[in-house]
Amino acid sequence: MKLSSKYKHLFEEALEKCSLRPTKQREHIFSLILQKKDHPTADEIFKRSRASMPSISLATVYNCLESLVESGLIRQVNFERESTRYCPNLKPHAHFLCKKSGEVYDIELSKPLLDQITNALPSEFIAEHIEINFNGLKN
Amino acid sequence: MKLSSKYKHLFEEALEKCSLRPTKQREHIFSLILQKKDHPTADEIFKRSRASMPSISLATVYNCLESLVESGLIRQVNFERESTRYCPNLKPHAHFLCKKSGEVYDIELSKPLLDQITNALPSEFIAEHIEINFNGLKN
DNA sequence: GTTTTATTTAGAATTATTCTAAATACGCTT
DNA sequence: AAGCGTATTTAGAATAATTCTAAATAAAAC
Repeated sequence: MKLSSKYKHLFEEALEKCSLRPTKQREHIFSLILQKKDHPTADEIFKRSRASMPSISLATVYNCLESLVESGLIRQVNFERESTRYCPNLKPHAHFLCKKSGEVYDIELSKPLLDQITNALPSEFIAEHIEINFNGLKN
Repeated sequence: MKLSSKYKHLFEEALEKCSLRPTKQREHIFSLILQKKDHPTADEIFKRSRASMPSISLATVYNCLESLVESGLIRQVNFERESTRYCPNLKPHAHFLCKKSGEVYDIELSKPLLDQITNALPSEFIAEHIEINFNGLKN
């Protein structure tokens, strides 16, 4: 579970910008999320982490995920009342949750479409963040 | 807390379609949500309900809200990890959560724009539901 | 009206997440 | 490299929102 030097730099700089320290645990969790490009919950990440870092605690997993989100290295995905999931894809995109399999898929959105969506907001609204979530069935 | 005859019909038919019974509690909660067109949480609805129906329980509020959502009379709105909110506006629209005031606003979306968003899905995805949530600041 | 079935109710249980306070690690200064 | 201040980790307790359970009640069908 080590970051390639490319991601190592990204990792250190992103944390630096938020005055957060590049700890073993944060790196470990970041590398786990990058490795398997799915949308794990905190608890899944906790379980995966323990394989290679048995001493890590669940609270640390939550703390690290929070730091990684804050520094922009990963993003959160929320579906209804389910556990928060985490996503390493930083390109703007939407998510699709398949009701049958429970799996989450990234849905690419073109820049012009995203701009159109943001422009649907009346001018008194300043958006910091958009979340677009579909759910249904995938064949 | 009574429904106008127009809504009373809507209410009864919508529940009927799902083989759900039009109970006092369901009607009461539906009327409360229609009355004050905001985006209350289950707990807020519970508090409001007790003013005119002191015997209602929180579990019933949850049950009724579930039935009303199921029958399509109201919809759910989820922002990050916050409590689920409920919305009486059934026209397709997005939501905006103001970070400062905590208030939620309906954002109208044109039909063509919504179609474009749905069309962004590759054909193997069959969407049942889209949720579009902004957050940021409102002046 | 009686029976069947759905709903309500209060309280307990569950789940995801956050908090707390002590122990440890980081990174800077010397 | 030793010491120091601050950030982070840790385990476990605490919290918040929601769901579950089982008995009591209400609605609909007969």
